[in-house]
Amino acid sequence: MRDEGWTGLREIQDAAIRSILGSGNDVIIMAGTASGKTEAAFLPLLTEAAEMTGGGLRLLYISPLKALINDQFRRLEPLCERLGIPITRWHGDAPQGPKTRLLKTPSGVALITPESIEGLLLRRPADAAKLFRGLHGIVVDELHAFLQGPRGLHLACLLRRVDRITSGRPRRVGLSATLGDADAACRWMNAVNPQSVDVLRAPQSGPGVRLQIRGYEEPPEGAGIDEIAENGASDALSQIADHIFLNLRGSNNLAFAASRRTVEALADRLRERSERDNVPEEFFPHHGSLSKELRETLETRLKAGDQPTTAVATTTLELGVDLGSVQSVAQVGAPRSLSGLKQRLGRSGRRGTPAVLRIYVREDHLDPDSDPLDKLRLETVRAVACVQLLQANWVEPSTEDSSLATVALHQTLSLIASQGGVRAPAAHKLLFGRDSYLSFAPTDYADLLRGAGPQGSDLLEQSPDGMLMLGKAGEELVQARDFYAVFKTDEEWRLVSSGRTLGTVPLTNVLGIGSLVGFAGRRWRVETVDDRAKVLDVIPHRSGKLPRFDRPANEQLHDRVTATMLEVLSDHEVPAYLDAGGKQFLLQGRNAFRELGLDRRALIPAARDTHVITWRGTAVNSVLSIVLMSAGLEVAVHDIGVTAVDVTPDQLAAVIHQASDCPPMEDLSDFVAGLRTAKLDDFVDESLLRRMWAARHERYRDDVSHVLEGLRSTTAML
DNA sequence: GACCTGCTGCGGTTTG
Repeated sequence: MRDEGWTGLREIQDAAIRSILGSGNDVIIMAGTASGKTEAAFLPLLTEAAEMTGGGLRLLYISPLKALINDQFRRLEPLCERLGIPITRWHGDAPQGPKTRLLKTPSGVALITPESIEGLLLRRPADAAKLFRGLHGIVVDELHAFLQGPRGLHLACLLRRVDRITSGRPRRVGLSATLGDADAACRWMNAVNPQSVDVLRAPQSGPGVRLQIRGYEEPPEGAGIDEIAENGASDALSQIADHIFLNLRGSNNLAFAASRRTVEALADRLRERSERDNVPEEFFPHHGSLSKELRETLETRLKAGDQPTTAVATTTLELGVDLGSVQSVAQVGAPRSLSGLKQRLGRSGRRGTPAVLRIYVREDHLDPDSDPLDKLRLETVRAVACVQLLQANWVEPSTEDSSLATVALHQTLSLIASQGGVRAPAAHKLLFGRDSYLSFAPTDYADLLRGAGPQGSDLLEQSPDGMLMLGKAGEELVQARDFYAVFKTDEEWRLVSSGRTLGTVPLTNVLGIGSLVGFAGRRWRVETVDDRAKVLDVIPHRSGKLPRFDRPANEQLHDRVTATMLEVLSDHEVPAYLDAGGKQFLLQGRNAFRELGLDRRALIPAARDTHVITWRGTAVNSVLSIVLMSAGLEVAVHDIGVTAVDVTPDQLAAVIHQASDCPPMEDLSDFVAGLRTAKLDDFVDESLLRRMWAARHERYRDDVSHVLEGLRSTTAML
């Protein structure tokens, strides 16, 4: 290691070496960027591997990104070479020659993606068996990326299938910068005995975070280009761009925004500004629609560190290759989750100096008839709430994923294809046995298989002796190149009104008949939902123009974030980290909170609608919206509650007083539409999907009952 | 109205 200029082992590396060499336990190593956690895992694992006799692949390193595999390959290759251990990259773009050689004589280390493991198990089971037989350890990088979403369920299944090939269960080592929910991570690593997992945390490095929240107000609505030019005013994003230009230019930084559109708009304003001042360009956009070449050029430039560079990015830069030393992180728009915020902060790895975080908040211009939700200055309030939760070191726990049925079906198809056939009880035991991370009741599994059989979506057939086989549709599905990944790529829903196609929208959340969606500057009421054809039949809604509060749906808010927002509004202290604009927004929000009487009222009239303010997170609000829809109302969900359309508070109070507690989720699930959101859900029995939705949401039933009870007690006084 | 992630095997030809 001295060759790399290291003087000694860092604390986390010392701990990892002792933990890995000292016991056979699974290990999680939590440490920030550039902390040397890859080496911390590999040094002891390679030491053990070097001592093993006979051939065979010893270590499998799994990454969610191809780019990360290439990066780690460059770092590990010299180390492996010195130890005389071969190392092979294995992903779709990796060179074929070394892969072929590895299959011929398996040895050393392989760096691979989950999808490529799937490819091996599915298409070349004999090669896979030969490759994995002597496996000694499995390293999962960016572990937190696998703790939510279908890909984590998928990888958990793949590792069980690999374990079945090997003689002993290979030891697992997980690497992660931030793990909000360490318990969930331990369960994922080792479902049989999660408490046996050694969790190693690097000591909190550096002197903490220096942060600021800056507030910017949009010009009055309807202020056209002329007026803006006349008053010398500009929109909030331009002012934010100016501040970023003046303060971030000359160093390396990361600026995050929630949408590709905002990223492009901000990068464009920064480019304009650089041209105007006749200075070299150093602000560049980075998001999923940009070519790999453009993105890589930017990443390389950041890492090289010889030209000042600021990347303006979506979540693309949250994961992945080491970006080198970064002076500050800018966040345009208040954060929505602490896990995201921490992830972004963690990307600014700079030893010895405090991390710098600037949160830029935009609020609308207010006039007397502004919507009450706008008057509350919720962006600013959410930014303050997130900073408080950051200081309290809280992170969202992971939630149950809605793609379990899809993953179960996917893995069943893969098992059948790789083995030529499988019996249902054996498949169930392999995928959902007592020691599996995934659980699926045998009766539900039977329904899943039946729904995919000849009477259902026709993917599966059963031979007379009970063996499950692929049907024709199943063969086609498994043959497709698209099969390897279990996650769905963006799908557009067609919005149709009276037979006329209005356009397409990407839609990820479930909704119900009576949901209101905004499109092309108007509001539309959902009449029917065709899950399979992906068509939403809508009619123009009476309320016509889009109200200001109808913001695009976004990452879900957790209960604790909205509860903290309520605390921030009820409080009197003004945090010093707010700039003048931010302070003003916070005071305005608190004034509105008092004037609206939100400390004792929850139903707030807004034009012809009524806002129900619950101060609960997205999950509770969506269930509440379904309860109200099932009572015949038209409802939209917003960040701190729901909005019932075209009813007065009195009318709404009457409905709420008639409603008893929250109905059983089983009953409510009848009113949920658009349930088929995961990749293979089109092939899953609908009543099973409803039951699974109900089971997943059962935990919110008491919360919704509680909200309804609260509403009844506050409206009784009207 | 958000965002992100990955991908075969074979037969033919060309190249070192």
